[in-house]
Amino acid sequence: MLTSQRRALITARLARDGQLVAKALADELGVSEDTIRRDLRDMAADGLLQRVHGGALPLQPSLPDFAARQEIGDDAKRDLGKKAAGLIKAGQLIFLDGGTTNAQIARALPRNLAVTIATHSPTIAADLVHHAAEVILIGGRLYKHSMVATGSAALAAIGAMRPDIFFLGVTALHPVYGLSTGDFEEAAIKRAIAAQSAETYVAATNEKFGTTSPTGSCLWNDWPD
Amino acid sequence: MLTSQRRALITARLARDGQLVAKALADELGVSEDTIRRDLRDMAADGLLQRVHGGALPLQPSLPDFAARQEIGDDAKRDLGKKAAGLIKAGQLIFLDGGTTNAQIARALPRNLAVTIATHSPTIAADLVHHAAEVILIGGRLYKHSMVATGSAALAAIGAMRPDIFFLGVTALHPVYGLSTGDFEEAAIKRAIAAQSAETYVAATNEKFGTTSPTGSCLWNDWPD
DNA sequence: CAGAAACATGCAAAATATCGCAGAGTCAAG
DNA sequence: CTTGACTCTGCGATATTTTGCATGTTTCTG
Repeated sequence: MLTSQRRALITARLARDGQLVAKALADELGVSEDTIRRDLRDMAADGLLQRVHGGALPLQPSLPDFAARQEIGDDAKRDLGKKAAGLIKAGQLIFLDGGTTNAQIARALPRNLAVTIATHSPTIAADLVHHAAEVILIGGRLYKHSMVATGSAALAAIGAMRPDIFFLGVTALHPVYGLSTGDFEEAAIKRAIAAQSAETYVAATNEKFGTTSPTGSCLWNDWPD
Repeated sequence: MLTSQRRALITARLARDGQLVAKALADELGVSEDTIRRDLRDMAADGLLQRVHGGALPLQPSLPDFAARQEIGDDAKRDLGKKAAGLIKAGQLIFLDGGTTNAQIARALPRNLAVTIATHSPTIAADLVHHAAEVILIGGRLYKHSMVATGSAALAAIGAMRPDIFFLGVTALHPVYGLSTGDFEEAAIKRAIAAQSAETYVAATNEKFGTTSPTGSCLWNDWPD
């Protein structure tokens, strides 16, 4: 990403969100905080924004529902996404399962990280438009409840790859009943991906713990972390 | 490659990508960075682009990305989408190409219509969440500029189906040069789908008429309507 | 007040830009 | 066909910009 584009993005973000956090943008763009701070300092000197501790504000504070936007993003999930994205290293082949939690991983991925992301979720693929990452879309019959491709076509495509890491999404996670998901066929897909992958991580927020999925299809009964 | 051709390509790339990195283009064309830089310097002096450190930007930052283009609800396109959706009958297998125009077709589709929609565009698949239609997602390597799956995996999946109607998206449409699209591989995919389909319709708004895609890959030189 | 986070500053490495120059190619007049 | 003017291109030397890191300082928070 070019320097001038980054500054244009800062302006756009300020107009859209009414605020900007330096560290968050640094992580998102995959540059150091110093670089963002320098941008903000220079732009403030040019009178393009108002510099504040931790980030920047637009010159004339945008009135729109700042609070509403703030609530949209689930902080816990976003933090989890950021942490999970930290496990990903350049050059790896990553498989991202569907679900909102994994969507946060995709969004938290540094934009310039050179990795290959495979996914059978069209929504996650769409979230990766702005990233440098190569995206491999797995096709198949779309199971709309979870927005993931299923069926034999998906299984065949999965069988042809060996991901380094698989980020598994679950609907429920129980100390006794293990991981479970609502749909039988979806569970089969998840098992297939895990079988191909060197490592499998489960990204789930606390609310999922101790629950079971009513029509649950058991995935595993034990897992490392 | 001739100098004027190179400069025309620079203009085209700026219009398509909204940015241009000098070193990347130098590597791609097999010329030194000096040559590209000289081009950019001269073109900036002629007011054809905005020179920035590392490359160049269009004068008026064109719609930066697909997402932004998506947002712009063009009334003409919406009407076109509605009209095209009217051609679809229950029970058919429809293939939807990528692009904003075809996204409008997806949205205009009656929610309860029992059809099967095949597409290689994750964004179009995502638009069909709330429809009753069965969705077949074609997988492959994601070509992010148009947000469509490409590559051999996509071609293989396409070869296994016989759509009743294919709604083709084009970037340019010219009475002499025919239909064209920006990317060579994308064009190959479009040809493959059309070959499998009983009927192919081109959905395009007036602005596409009489234009050619600068790095155009010709699709056909004649078409019915 | 103490620890953590954010900040400014200086510095070095890398990337990028500019300049001058020479070789290769083009083109038109002789 | 040859010659000379001209343009384009790549290379080397030098300058500028950008970036990340280390260091010390300031600001925030409990």
